[in-house]
Amino acid sequence: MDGIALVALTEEEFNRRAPQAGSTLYAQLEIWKAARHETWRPAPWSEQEQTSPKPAPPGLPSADDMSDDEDSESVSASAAGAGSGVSAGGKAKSGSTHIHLWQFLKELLASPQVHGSAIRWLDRSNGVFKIEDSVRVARLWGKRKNRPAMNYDKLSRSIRQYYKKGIMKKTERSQRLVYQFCHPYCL
DNA sequence: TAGAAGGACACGG
DNA sequence: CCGTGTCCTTCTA
Repeated sequence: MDGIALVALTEEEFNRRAPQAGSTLYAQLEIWKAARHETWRPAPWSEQEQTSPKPAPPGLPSADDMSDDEDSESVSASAAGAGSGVSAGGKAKSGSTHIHLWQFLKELLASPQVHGSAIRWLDRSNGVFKIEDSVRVARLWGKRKNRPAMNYDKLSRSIRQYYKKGIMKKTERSQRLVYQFCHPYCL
């Protein structure tokens, strides 16, 4: 299967081909789709280029916190590629059902020019990252989940649950605000 | 003092 | 039922 066909697969089709990992793989594909037009060189399989102007460079010298509203992440790539319309209903649900915290963190990590001052990779190949601004990351997470009372204490508790689940692991010599993804999740 | 670790329970899709 | 969200205690840099 080539990239065009892969990108056209629905979550249900992923689950059919890989019942134990379909949702995870599909969620990862969504992250790549969302991060496709970044500082990365456009991959040879990316066809459509958005000529939309960039919103604005990260405004550093702002005294108070700015009202950052960058939600428009509807990856509705309605690809008319491989004829595999197994999805019956046709509900154009943008994105996955409910984003998981680890997916959200990777989403932020995929846009360093937007969130690099809040969260960034320390060792990308090993999945090590650092939260530079815990308040801001927690606020963004709360906004995404519609949880106004979210804070870093609660967010970090959820991250710690990932240790038992094998999604993240403790770094060798632990530093504050530094976490590490486990193997498939850091890709 | 902020964060790390993790138990306990609530909640909601 | 699972993935948190919430709250709390204890420990540590």
